[in-house]
Amino acid sequence: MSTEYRYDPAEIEPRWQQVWADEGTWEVANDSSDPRRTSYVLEMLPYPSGEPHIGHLKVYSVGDAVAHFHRRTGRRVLHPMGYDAFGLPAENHAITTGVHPRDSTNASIASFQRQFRAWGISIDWTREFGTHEPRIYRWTQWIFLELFKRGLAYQKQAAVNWDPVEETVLANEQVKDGRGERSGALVEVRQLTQWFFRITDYADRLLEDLATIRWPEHVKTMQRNWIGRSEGAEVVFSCEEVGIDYPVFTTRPDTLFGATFFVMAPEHPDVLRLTAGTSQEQAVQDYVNSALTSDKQLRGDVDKVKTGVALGRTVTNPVNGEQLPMYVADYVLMEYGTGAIMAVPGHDERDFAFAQAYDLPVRRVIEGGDGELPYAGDGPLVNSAPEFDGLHNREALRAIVDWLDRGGKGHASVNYRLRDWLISRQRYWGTPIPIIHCARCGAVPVPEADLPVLLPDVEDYKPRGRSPLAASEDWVNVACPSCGGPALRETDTMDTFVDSSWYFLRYCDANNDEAAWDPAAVAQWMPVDQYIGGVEHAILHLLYARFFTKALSDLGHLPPEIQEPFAALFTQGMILRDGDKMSKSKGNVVAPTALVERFGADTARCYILFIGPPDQDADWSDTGAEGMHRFLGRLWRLCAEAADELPDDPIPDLDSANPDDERVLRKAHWAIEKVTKDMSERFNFNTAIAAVMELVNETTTAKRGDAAPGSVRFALSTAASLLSPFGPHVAADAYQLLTGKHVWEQPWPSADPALLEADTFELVCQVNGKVRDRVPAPTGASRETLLELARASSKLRAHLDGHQEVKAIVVPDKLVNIVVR
RNA sequence: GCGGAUGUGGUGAAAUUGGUAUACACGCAGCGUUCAGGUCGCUGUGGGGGCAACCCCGUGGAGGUUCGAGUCCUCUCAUCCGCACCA
Repeated sequence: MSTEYRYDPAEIEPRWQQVWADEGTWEVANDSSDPRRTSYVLEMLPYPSGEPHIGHLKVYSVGDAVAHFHRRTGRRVLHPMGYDAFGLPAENHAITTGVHPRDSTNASIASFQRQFRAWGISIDWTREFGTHEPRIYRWTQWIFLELFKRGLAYQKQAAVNWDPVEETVLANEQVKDGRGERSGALVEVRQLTQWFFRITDYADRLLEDLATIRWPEHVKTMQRNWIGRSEGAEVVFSCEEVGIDYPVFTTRPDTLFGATFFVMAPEHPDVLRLTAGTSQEQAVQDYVNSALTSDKQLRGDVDKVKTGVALGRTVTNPVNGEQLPMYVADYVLMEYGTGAIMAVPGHDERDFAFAQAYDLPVRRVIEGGDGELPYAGDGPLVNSAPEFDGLHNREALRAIVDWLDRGGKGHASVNYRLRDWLISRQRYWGTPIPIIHCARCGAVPVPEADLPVLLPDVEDYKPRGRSPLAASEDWVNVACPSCGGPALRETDTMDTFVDSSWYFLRYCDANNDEAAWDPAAVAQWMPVDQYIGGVEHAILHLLYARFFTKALSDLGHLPPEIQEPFAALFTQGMILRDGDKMSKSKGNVVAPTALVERFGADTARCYILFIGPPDQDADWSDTGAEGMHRFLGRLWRLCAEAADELPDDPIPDLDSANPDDERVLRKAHWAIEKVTKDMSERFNFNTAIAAVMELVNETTTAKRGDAAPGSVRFALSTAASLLSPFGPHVAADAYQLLTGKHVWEQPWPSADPALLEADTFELVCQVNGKVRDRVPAPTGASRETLLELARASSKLRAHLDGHQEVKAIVVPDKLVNIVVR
């Protein structure tokens, strides 16, 4: 092969990037008169820290392939980009270096921008923003105030998770195994007044609407588990000695007659009150103190021996009037249900373990379990009340709840694991909460005209148990907007997940100075047709964004039919190196800049998509990337050569085609069909790229034989066209060389059904399910014909002779299986 | 403990509806091009047996359903990921 055709991505890629920048190819207007269907393709916005890593290259390679495919299949595509620019790493960096977080963040954003352009990602840059820009966080503040006015944002004192390293509170969702998600430090419980969003109001809708969205099942399951809906009953147990009613939540009201004691959480506010002045006071006090100061993770250990202390009081079981002794025990959690439980040791393992440890009675009220207790399964009721004994427990459950309801002793109830979203952060680099605290008027919203509340510049970013903003006295001290009296600004900033809960709405109308968005613009694009990102956001971001969408829709800021932000979700797997996560400490990082420099962006993008199904983790291999580089080089070279050396003849039609033409043309149409299916029905870019490789392999100078120039040019330009969503530069270049046209302006190729169906196929001939021969057979032949063909095979006869034929299975256009004895 | 995912050549993987197991690559081997290396091109490449035609075995393991199972069912092992004293 001539060496004058050298594939040079360093020359090709910048040249096409310039074309796209000059003509604003990927910009899209909010033009509702455009008749084309719209498609909103979005990857999760990056957190700009340092340089983009290989995970970014993967997510944008996937998203860009989808965006390109949607465009070329006739859709008007919104594919924007922005930056989740507030957050702790920039602030921690500021603490050690003194560089303002704004400066380090902007420097990182500039690096991301450069990379995204160098990767050739098809972004509408006119809609770009960072969440740290006042023109954007102004609207984050506006949304906060809208939620505040409707009671969906509120302040309360609560036991919150305090991260002693980050020196800020964290949302429940940011605590994993009792440790701060980011710092890894054991979180402490603190009683603090904090701002919350009332996400629990939306628990049911967040649960129900999962049925309306095309998300991976495991992500839906994770959200369901997180919301943790339990159906049961609330039942009131009364402590007559002190005259206080204690409601408890139970999922098993059918076991009420089996309750033999009653347990409260150490945090329960009444525990100390109930024992004050009694002989148990000291013991209870000691127990509560040790429970509250013990390691949260140790306390949560399922295998931990059950401990507790008697309160010396009793409550009345409302179903039978029995007096149940009260205990305090740390296996009961204040944050779930009412912080108190009825204990049924006969039918609950934990209650059983406690009863064993403290020698409490165990009563069976449900038959089953081979006579062993505890028994958590179903069965008929016993030892309960005459009207319930003998009933199956599932029916008894309903009957008992009805009976409690009629008697005013309880009612059906639903409990959630989900807690309200704590959004206060005692840190600097975030959106200031637009509230002014006035001694006379309370928490007063900053008037809309005064937005944004700008983040003041401070000298010292270090958190000292309060927000760094508190030190900025000129900023903090203001007049109350309501009464004009002296007042103080709220100094906490918002969790950065607030910013990412609405950014996708802003892209629809990114340059609107009058409003966060025009609902008409949002109606045109939302919901996001395809959202793409890491599974690590399965709960946090994806739950919060769903909550925001529903709340904003309820408030009238979104069209009522928009209830979900992301109609379809794709979660991509990680890129590993030698089976390990890439990390600086392991020294196994593959930097996208180095890849692009060495191979070009197309090779890096195509290889990342070729390495395996994109939802799975994949191991990076340098030699694999080299292989992709070879393939792109071969494709480009064949195209350049054909463009120069082969006349631009028309494609031969099937009648005039020689066998080589037919083979090449069929392969091209097969590849069209294969890539189209892989792109539209699933995200199997790896097999799509493999199909393009097969097509190119069939069209090499050595393989194409006597195929006419028209066939070769068609096959090669088709290969370039099919590859363009993955390797847009090399595809654009090769396609232009062959056709003189811009590939992105061409409609996606469609396969000719006549060329997909061959008139002969390879008939698989089996005896007893084992393949013994393959013979050519005419497509559409009758069962009889196929059977005859198979029987005629000499290889088959060797296995048939001397045996008795029992049965023959014929699968038309596929195989024959003869069963012999 | 509960829930979910995965398991196929030396490696990444393919097999879309129960119908040819290993497509496409990487690696390796051989050949050609080249002074050489690299590049590029071609050929071969699951394991075992056989000169060969061919035969046997083979999708983590064990059973089962079926003419036919990587695919369906039962049990089981391993790895990974969620959640977890949630009443």
